[in-house]
Amino acid sequence: MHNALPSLPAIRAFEAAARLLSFTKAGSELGMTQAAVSYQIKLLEEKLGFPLFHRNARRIELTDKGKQLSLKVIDAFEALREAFYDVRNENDTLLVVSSNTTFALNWLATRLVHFQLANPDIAIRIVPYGPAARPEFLNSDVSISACYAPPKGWCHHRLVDATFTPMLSPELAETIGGVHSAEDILRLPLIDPGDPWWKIWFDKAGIKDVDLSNRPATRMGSQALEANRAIAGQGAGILTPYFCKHALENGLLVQPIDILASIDDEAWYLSYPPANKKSRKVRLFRDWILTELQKDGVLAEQAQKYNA
Amino acid sequence: MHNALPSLPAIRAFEAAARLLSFTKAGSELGMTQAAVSYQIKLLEEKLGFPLFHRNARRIELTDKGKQLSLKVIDAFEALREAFYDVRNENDTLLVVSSNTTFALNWLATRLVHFQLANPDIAIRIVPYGPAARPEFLNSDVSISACYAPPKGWCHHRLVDATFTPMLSPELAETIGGVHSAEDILRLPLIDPGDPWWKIWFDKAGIKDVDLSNRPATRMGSQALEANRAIAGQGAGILTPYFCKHALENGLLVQPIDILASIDDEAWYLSYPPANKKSRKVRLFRDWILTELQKDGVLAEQAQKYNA
DNA sequence: GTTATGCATAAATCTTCCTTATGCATAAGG
DNA sequence: CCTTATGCATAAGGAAGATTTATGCATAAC
Repeated sequence: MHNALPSLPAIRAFEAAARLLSFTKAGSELGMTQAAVSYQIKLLEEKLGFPLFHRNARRIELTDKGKQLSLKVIDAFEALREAFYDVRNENDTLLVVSSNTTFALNWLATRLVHFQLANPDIAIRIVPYGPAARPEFLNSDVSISACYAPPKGWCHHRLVDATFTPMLSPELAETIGGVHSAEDILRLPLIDPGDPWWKIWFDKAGIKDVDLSNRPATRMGSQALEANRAIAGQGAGILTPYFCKHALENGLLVQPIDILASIDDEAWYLSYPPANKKSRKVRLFRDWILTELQKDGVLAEQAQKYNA
Repeated sequence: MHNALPSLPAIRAFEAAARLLSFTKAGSELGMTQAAVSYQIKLLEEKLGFPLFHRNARRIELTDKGKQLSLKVIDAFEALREAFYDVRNENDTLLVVSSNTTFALNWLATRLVHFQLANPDIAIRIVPYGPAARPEFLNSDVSISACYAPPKGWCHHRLVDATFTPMLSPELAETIGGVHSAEDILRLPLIDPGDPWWKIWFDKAGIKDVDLSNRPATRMGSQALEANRAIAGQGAGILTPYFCKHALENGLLVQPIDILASIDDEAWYLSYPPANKKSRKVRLFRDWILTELQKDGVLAEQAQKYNA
């Protein structure tokens, strides 16, 4: 079919020179010297096998073929510029954050407004996702994922360590005369007995090999739901205290036992593809979220360990 | 207005990869390795600040923004390819030869058909031009110019040395009982007394400071016209024997005196801009014309001295 | 005539792009 | 289920090519 294009730097130089009808101006537009433009155009002419410009004393003009070529080439470059302009612009003003549901509901929902006030030029779209989804397929600019490490090669910040402990409504605790030990928990319904966190927590609390009916794990993606059911008194949930802060402070939930469990490397992560490292909106969002968490004193120690 | 474009090799790699949905295939289309494509696209993504492809295990797919961008970029490149394809193709099959009138009428007219038979794929357009025109403004692929050196920097071949001597019709010579000496010429009308060649020839013939009425010089551009007037018996012309060969052989003209004059560097030149050096049609035409002149034994000694 | 402008050219440098070599993950095939 | 093949990522080294600097030249402007 069509042959390969000649050298692209040469085409670019030609485009600018044809448009401006001056090698000097073309050079300055392209951020290079007049000599470089002259050289590139000479190369292109030799490649094509015919001259593109007439060299007059103090001005150049296009040859017939140069004119013919320039019309289309200038159009094509205009289209390219427009394409990149569009995609860059749209990109600068819209930040798409994919976030696992728990974090979106318990954290972003209440604080995002502060980021938006501080950065009125950036519009935000939150894409919540459950535990099954994978960040790399969400077409988002940054992603907040739960528990597991972010995709290979992505820049990531560990945000909040995934600690967990049973939580329940004070009313439910009262039904058994208060919860005073880990054993007491077992006398109550568990909201998601299949959640592996239960086993780990009971283990740490000294109750080995606790027998829990083996329902499918739903994990942190649904922690928000779990919390609501706990508040409603449907049972004890295994939850992360930081994300129940509000309910704890208002007496909707209590944390009966002072034992926190965790799993190495399980945490909430903020992550983004390396390509987004230099993106303004991404940097702003990243820095904002890290600062907020630091203020709360919950920022994971390894937060700063990311590919920068 | 619009910002500068990102690196063009990167855009090219993206275009091919987006079209073929494969870095490997893109690399092979562009004549480079898969690694190079991967690298270029990574650069582009970092420059833009967002990813263009999702990297799946064994296939890639475009992100939303990648898709959006690729549609326009592919179009723009298609336009570029078409532009170059058109201008190259048109160019390969049409050879525009600008030639000064003398050479066009006396030489090309009769022999060009041989070139065309030998190269049926090349169409020829002859643009004759008078002494006032300058080859560099004729939009021709090659130029045949008379007398003066070709434009600076152009590749050139000296074809035929500009030798000259008086010529006239046998009938006109008879009117004064035959022309036997240079002085006899002065007894006849001169077709273009202003032509400086006359002075030079008379000088060489031993007649210094000949007095010729000072009419404007018309020079070789009109040698064809001059020859015709000489054949018609209107006077003696100062002409180049090689270009009157036919008339001499048929007795339409005679060269009465055996003195040939010339001026250093005055000759017919074939020339073309350096850009055309590698053009097939230009090389074919150049080689053909040099061969033909060599067969005739009139090829100037310095013919091979050109910028190659 | 003098100056200033704009393009051409050559040499040297330096950037950038590309290749080679390798690793890694996954899909395919036995 | 294990092996093989495919496709992309990455790092280091190298080669090609682009760019700058310095200069020349021609002509238009003053």
